[in-house]
Amino acid sequence: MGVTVKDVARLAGVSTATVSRALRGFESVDPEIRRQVLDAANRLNYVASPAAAALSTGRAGSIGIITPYTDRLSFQRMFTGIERETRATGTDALIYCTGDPSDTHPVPPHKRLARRVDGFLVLSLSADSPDLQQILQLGMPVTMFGSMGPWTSSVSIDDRGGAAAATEHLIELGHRRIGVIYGREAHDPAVLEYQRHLGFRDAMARGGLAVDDALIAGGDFTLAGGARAMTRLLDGDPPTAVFAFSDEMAYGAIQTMRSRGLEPGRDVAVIGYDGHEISGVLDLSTIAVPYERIGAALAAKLLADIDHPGQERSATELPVELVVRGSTRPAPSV
Amino acid sequence: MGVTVKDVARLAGVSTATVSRALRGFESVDPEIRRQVLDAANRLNYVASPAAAALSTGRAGSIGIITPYTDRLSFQRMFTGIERETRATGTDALIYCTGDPSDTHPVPPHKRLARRVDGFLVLSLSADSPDLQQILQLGMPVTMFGSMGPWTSSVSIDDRGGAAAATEHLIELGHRRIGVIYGREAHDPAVLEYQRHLGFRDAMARGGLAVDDALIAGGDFTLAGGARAMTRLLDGDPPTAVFAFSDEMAYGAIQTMRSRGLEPGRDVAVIGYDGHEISGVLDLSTIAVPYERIGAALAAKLLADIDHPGQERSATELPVELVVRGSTRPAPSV
DNA sequence: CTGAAAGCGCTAACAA
DNA sequence: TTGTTAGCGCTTTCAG
Repeated sequence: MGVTVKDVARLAGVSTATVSRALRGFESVDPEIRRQVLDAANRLNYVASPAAAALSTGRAGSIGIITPYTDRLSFQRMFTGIERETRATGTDALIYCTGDPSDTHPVPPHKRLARRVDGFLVLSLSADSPDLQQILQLGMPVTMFGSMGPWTSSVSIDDRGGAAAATEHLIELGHRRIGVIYGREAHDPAVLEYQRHLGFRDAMARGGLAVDDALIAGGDFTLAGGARAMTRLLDGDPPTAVFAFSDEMAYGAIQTMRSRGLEPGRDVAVIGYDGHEISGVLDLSTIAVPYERIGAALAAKLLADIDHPGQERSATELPVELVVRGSTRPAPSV
Repeated sequence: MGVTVKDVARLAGVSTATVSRALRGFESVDPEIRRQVLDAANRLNYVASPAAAALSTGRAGSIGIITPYTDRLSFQRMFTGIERETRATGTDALIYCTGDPSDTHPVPPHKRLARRVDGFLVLSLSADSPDLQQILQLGMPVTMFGSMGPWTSSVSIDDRGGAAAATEHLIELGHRRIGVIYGREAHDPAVLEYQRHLGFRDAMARGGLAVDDALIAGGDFTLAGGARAMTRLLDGDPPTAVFAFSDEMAYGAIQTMRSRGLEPGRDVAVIGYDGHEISGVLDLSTIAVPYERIGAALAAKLLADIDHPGQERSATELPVELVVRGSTRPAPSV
């Protein structure tokens, strides 16, 4: 079931080795012969078996993406960037979602992907995650987003600076009681989220403001979680401004506000983080993160590392940008 | 570079054939021997090479997803459902985006994926697409979303009914001048979009209303496109209600309205189609489509077709549901 | 129930 | 420049 090199070789009247060489564009093939081979391959509609090629060369021709979630807008945007790069090189991308640990078949990524890919893209995984450790031990090229360290190449953003910029923006507007909706507890300094906490504290300290733990709530990086967190904040002694560590959590916060007749910017200022397109519709201020570019940079770097092993590790930092919209307006003069 | 069956066989003191059988859970293996093999495999941290297995069995252990876009929320939600199914069976999913034809390497999907996957999931591809034809000719299992026909198994929704329900809802609210924001021109009856047009016309006819072509604008299924379409509608003799064929286009429409000081529901009624979570935040009425379930059903069906070839083709239809929110309120009594 | 041996389809040395 | 010949690591008859 399938036409093989042999068939092409026979039709073209050459050996299988020549077919292989011609089809992969080796210089050392007589142009006339190459034409014949290409012709025969086309006529037979031949496509080389990737499995056989992989077995023979030891290269899988694909990369693995390890991510804790596939249903966030930031992942979607990064994937779009990744896909753009991989398609151009004919590489394919296998997505491995580490998701909730309550999985049906919790086969760890390094087991499932080890021999199936030539390298890994690791997105937003905590540096002390056992999965990560296992992957690093594989000794394959790895490029990471959202975690730094000398072990691997990485692409990152100035997350601490971005969080500080968001916070400073609120402070400059006159806010003193500033709430925070974070994602998950992050005790690992290598995780972006941790950097956001630091950036927030940086700015608060610079503004001479105390951080009130009662104004800090977790939103699990989801819309629903953001809504719950905002409920908690409003049920207490509410802040006049809220900084959500992701746009999606900010959407949830806005939903909660609206359900109580409160208007973002008028009653409570809200700023998000991510800069998704939809935030413009909600008139949400945010820190714009170039996820598509991040994805493309990650993929490009990994593919280069795969093609040129023993390369220097490199770290790229992409800029973020404060986008001011209607959801952050001056605090009502008390 | 890598431990192989041979290593395991040696350590366990059996043949490679037995290792293979034991590891794949064949009944015909002595329990004691199986234990030894598993033990040896674990100790060596053995993972079978998928390439070798694929070459040997002729099965790739993966499926291909053909989709014209990866950056729509509906795709993201379907993928989440697909991933859930494939992960449970250890299958992996290769995404092939047919994207814009202006691609760098427009290697057609059937060439790129043919021998790499055991079957295809085809999402929202027009039935007369040449890509589709080629894929069908491969003779592999295919399951489609958004297109019907006796050729393949499919999962679909009552799209005509859903569009009619949305339109009827607007009519019942008293609207007479109803605008439409569609995605792309769809001349193929097998495409969902076409069904939405039909559903819209069904309802208009039942309501005794004429369809005004000046009130129909294309929005390319994107937020920005929706915004442009709404601009066009408002610049003419504006409708009192707008039915956008996707939530994302509705978001764009809302953005245009807000930028002109118009409020959805108060000034112009707006209804979308998809039922994404964020629509709740925007208080957007919509037709809820169970994309996660669709994705899971698609994958489950394809995997079953792969495991049991010569199966009957089947067609599943999942329900959609009208969700009424603040963006659709009675028309201002004229 | 287990082992020996023959491939699966391709690529890579090595000769010619 | 091209052909011959071994494998790559696994599965799978076919004997035993």
